[in-house]
Amino acid sequence: MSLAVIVVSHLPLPLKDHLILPAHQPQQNRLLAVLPEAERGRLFPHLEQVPMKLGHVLYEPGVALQHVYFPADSIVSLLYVMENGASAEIAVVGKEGIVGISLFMGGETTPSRAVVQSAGYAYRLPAPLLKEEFGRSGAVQHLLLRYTQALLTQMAQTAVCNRHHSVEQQLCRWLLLSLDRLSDNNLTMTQELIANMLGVRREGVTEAAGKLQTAGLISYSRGKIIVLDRPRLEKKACECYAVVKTEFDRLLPDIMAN
Amino acid sequence: MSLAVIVVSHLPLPLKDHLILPAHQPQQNRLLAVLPEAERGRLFPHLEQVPMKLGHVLYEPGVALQHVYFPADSIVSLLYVMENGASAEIAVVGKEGIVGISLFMGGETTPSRAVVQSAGYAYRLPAPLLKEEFGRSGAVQHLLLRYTQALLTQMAQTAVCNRHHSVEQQLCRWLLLSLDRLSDNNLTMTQELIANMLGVRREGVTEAAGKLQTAGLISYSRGKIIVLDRPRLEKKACECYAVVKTEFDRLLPDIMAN
DNA sequence: GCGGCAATGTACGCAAGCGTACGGATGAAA
DNA sequence: TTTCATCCGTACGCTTGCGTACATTGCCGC
Repeated sequence: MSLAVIVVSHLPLPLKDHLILPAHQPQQNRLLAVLPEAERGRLFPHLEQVPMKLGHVLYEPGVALQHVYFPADSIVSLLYVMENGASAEIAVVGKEGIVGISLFMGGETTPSRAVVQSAGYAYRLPAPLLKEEFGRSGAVQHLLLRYTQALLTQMAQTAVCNRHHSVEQQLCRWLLLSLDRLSDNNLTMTQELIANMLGVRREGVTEAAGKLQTAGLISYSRGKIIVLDRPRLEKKACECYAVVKTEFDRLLPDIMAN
Repeated sequence: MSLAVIVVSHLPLPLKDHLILPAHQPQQNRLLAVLPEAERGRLFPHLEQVPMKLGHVLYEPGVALQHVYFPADSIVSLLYVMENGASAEIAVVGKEGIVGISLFMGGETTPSRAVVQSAGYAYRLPAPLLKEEFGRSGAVQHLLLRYTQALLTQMAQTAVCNRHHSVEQQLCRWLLLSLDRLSDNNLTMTQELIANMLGVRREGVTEAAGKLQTAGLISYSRGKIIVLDRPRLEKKACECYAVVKTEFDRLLPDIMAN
């Protein structure tokens, strides 16, 4: 049984590091970017920019969230960690989404964990403010519900993929999903971490990634992955990637455009 | 590659069969049962009782729904069918839930299919009426969102289970989930169909079910399964069943009670 | 520039599950 | 009672991925 080694470090983030924050640009998050004027006016003043460090845990199973997070250039994995320590990624959230849907869905918590998979920044909003805005039954509610359905599709497809597809196919899918949520073609991600996300052995990832590298689709070295030939990567991936992508595009056209 | 053999028969249901409908009791569906007076008054007059025959397809991927379904004593599987015909169950809906969440989530359709897994009856409501009621931001919206979160947990756990657990463990989980949605201990379900749901070979189910029967946990013959020792079945199941059950109980205490 | 550690490469036996094939059993229909 | 389709049992070779162990390689800090 492969025991997942996961970096657990809790919020609050150490503000004492004298980090140079980038300009305050909540619109980097696409969900925030498409909000109408009125909603922006109400929410943006309360958004707080926070650094998202690799491995940081945004929330643990069963613990109520104090904030929701809108990733800007970071990526967050929702993953379930089993009793024996093995793990599996349920879904991934980037600049197209929001972390903490259980707040407006009404459950307050989930059985899963949210971990920063790719470092960067996010904007966070105190939970009560989001709930209040959601309660207005306006643009925010409409958008968040559609986003939730898209997320739901991603989870469903993850289940299918886990059942039927090879490690190599899943790796392709995973790379593409991550790529869509970043600005360039470079991922910072060791094979060990990818293995934890996919719920497979590290060696399995090594082998699959080796094949992709030999084929000239990607290049990687010590945690830096560069996608060289995205079209061919898409061909290698199983249908799951396309299904999820198509559904996101359909449900959230304004957000996925660009 | 195992090609799933699925009975495809489209609605509208053949009303010409001179079926003797049971008494009109929408409260059999727990979601309907816990609605406040006002909501009942608005919705119940429009509920239509419909027979749910084994294998009937309530909706196909990408096709907009005309109704939502509230199962009474029937069970519906949400499953994804791959391009090559293989399939995998995403979630299961019984008297605790509703089929057609994409209507109020805003997407209108999903990439999955809804199939009757256990015959019986359901109550259906025209889509516009549900949407209108959801828009009131009252008890119905609150309940449906919490139910959706529970469903989401089920999907997530299905993904985990598909990744990490054996066919035998998954069979136990599946039997228990089905059992919770029925009134007695008898399932009418061939191993072939179970295999399609779990996304495994029929032979795999035969072997796993054989072990369970030898151990005295269940008894089955030609599509009739009787659960003899539920406590031990729960012990054999992976943690996934308990996680989902606990989460449903937490999110929907009134509904899951009893 | 060099030790040390993290990241990656490789190898080997093993178990689970797949694809395939076919035989036996059981219930329903004729 | 016989027929027949459906459902279930079993078997065999094969592939994938797991568990384990250990070797190598490149980066970072000293």
